[in-house]
Amino acid sequence: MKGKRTNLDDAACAIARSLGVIGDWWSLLIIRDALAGKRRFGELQKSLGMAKNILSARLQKLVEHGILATAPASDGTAYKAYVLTPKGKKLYLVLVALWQWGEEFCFAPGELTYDMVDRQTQKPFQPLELRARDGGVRGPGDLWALPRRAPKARRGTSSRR
Amino acid sequence: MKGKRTNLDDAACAIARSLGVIGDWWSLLIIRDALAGKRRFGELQKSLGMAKNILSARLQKLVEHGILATAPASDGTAYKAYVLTPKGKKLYLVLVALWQWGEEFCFAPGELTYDMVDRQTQKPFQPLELRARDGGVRGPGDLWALPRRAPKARRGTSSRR
DNA sequence: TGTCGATGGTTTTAATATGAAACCAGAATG
DNA sequence: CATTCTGGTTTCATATTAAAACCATCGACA
Repeated sequence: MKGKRTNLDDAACAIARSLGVIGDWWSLLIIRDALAGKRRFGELQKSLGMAKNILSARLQKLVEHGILATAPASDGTAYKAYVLTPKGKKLYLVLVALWQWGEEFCFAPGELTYDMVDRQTQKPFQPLELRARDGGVRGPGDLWALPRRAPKARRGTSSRR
Repeated sequence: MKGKRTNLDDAACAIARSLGVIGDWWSLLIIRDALAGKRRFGELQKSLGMAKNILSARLQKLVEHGILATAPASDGTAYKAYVLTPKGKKLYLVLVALWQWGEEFCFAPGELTYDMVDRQTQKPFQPLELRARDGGVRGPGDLWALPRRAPKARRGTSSRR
């Protein structure tokens, strides 16, 4: 269609699919705040400083995608809380990767006012590392997308010529 | 302003800043393709299937932000190529995190047609791990944002009451 | 128990961003 | 020198966004 954002939901690439779900301006920030313990609509809205209608739409989408779930508020009131599902929590590695990159490249010296630290030790984390199965560290040039064999292939169906 | 996307460029949070730069529908996909070796405008446009004006705008933004740079095409023609800078290449960890998450949560069984593998061994990578400085593995609940002390503090300037 | 403010949204409106297609200039090719 | 290919820009219709106004329900409290 014309002004409609292209739908990435059934791309073959896993990156594209992920972005189809959480690849907009706000979703990852909502997840960041949820991970930091913010659960209520108003809390999120104030912390993020975003328009309420947009927050509402995003929360709905994240719930639909099983990243957030609604639960009764923990303080006994009838209001509801938004909590991360296991699927949502697993996005923390994306957040860490973004944090480490942003920290390195998006701040002038001295401008950074927050560090991301381990809650227990209050010390920074190690930089993430990509490791091959043999344990060796790999870099940006080592990524490769390998097509899978046709999955339904049984005896006698394999490519022959 | 009214219909304008809120500017995240000077947020205090590193995640927000990162998203301000590469947090839109297309940027990370462009970077993925660039990492896969695609360098020419047409190549990118065909591979991504996106509108040319949007690609043009995104490339411009990525160049402005120092993630891509333009270079003369390698085949001797007068056309230009878009290549990742070191800053851009370092986004590979974000891509890997998104890939691993998407692979796990965004595909029906058997639907996945590509694996992300180590170029040399053609075998999958290990899942990324978040490690504290002591080497221990940490999870989503261990993230913490620690405010930095005021940086300019010298002798005698410290908080006293 | 009735009122009043807080909470959690939805609706409306104005502005901007997106996508598709048409258009165009310069480079390559013959 | 003509023709096609490449790399865009322009135009237009539509979608998405942000801000503000609005509104229903909940909670606190007199």
